[in-house]
Amino acid sequence: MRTNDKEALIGQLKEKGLKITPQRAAIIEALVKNRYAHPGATMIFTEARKKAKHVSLSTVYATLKEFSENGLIKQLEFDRMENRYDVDLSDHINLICKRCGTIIDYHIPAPLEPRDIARKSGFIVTDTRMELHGYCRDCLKRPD
Amino acid sequence: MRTNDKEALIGQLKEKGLKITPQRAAIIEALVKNRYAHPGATMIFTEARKKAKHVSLSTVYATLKEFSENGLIKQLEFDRMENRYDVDLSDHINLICKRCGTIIDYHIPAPLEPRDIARKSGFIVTDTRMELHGYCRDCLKRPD
DNA sequence: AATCAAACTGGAATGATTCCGATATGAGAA
DNA sequence: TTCTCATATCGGAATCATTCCAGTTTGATT
Repeated sequence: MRTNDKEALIGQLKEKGLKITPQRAAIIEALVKNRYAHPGATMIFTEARKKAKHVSLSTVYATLKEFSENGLIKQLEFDRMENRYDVDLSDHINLICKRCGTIIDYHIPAPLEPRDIARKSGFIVTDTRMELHGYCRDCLKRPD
Repeated sequence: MRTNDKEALIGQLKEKGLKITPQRAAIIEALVKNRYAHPGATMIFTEARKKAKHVSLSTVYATLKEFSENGLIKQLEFDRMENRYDVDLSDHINLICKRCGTIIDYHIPAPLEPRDIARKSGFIVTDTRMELHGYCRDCLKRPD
């Protein structure tokens, strides 16, 4: 599966028997519009409010959780930072800048084979989290 | 660098000009002894208490942070779960069981080349986080 | 139009982690 | 050995993203 757009996400909601509400539509728009920013709950909340006045932060959290659990989006979990969300479900690595928090998609030339892992370790992979932390081009340029 | 043992870690403390205290010695012992469990702060706290009676949870947190920042150990960050700590700094993937929380080391046949990434994206890698989430052999066997 | 499971809400609760100000101590210098 | 002081330790309070809760609203099917 590739990057989800608005229609694809709404279609998936229907398939899963989930309701389409104004709040969810606004959250989906915020997710898709800001896909390259890999937005967190706060940003999604702010963006969604612009479209639908009546969205609460509780709903944003509940919805993002629901979407993640149903495989519509991917949750990138962090300890100190806010969690971030990705509508691109294809195999790729996230390059995460330790200075500015930017997340860049890096598509892998040779992905790992879940079959090899299962054969060697008996572990069944359902989810991948590949991150490289460091410094992005812009932060390397900046003096300070 | 490979897996750190007790002496190696104490040596690194000296090199970095950090003090060797009974608390730190106990925390190091707990880290090394339970390396395959990839222990969290609570487990390290409990284990360290057995050796040194006077260790506080605050100190355990401060110490683990200090060690991580100085590259003595690696912090595996999670959102809902306690963070876990790894003394094995070699390139490897962590297989994380969603059911029992077990973390298994899986050494990679063909690691990613930081140079390729720098050339393609201008991003300098300082840290890798490679995780595959799913179900371990034991949990797959269990009925429930 | 009626129905009801699902979704929404604000506020309170959670829980791992960090911060704080005070006290104690390792380790180099005298 | 003793002195000195930057560093480490301590318990308790504060933080903050996220989840929980109990009451209300609403989408979508009949």
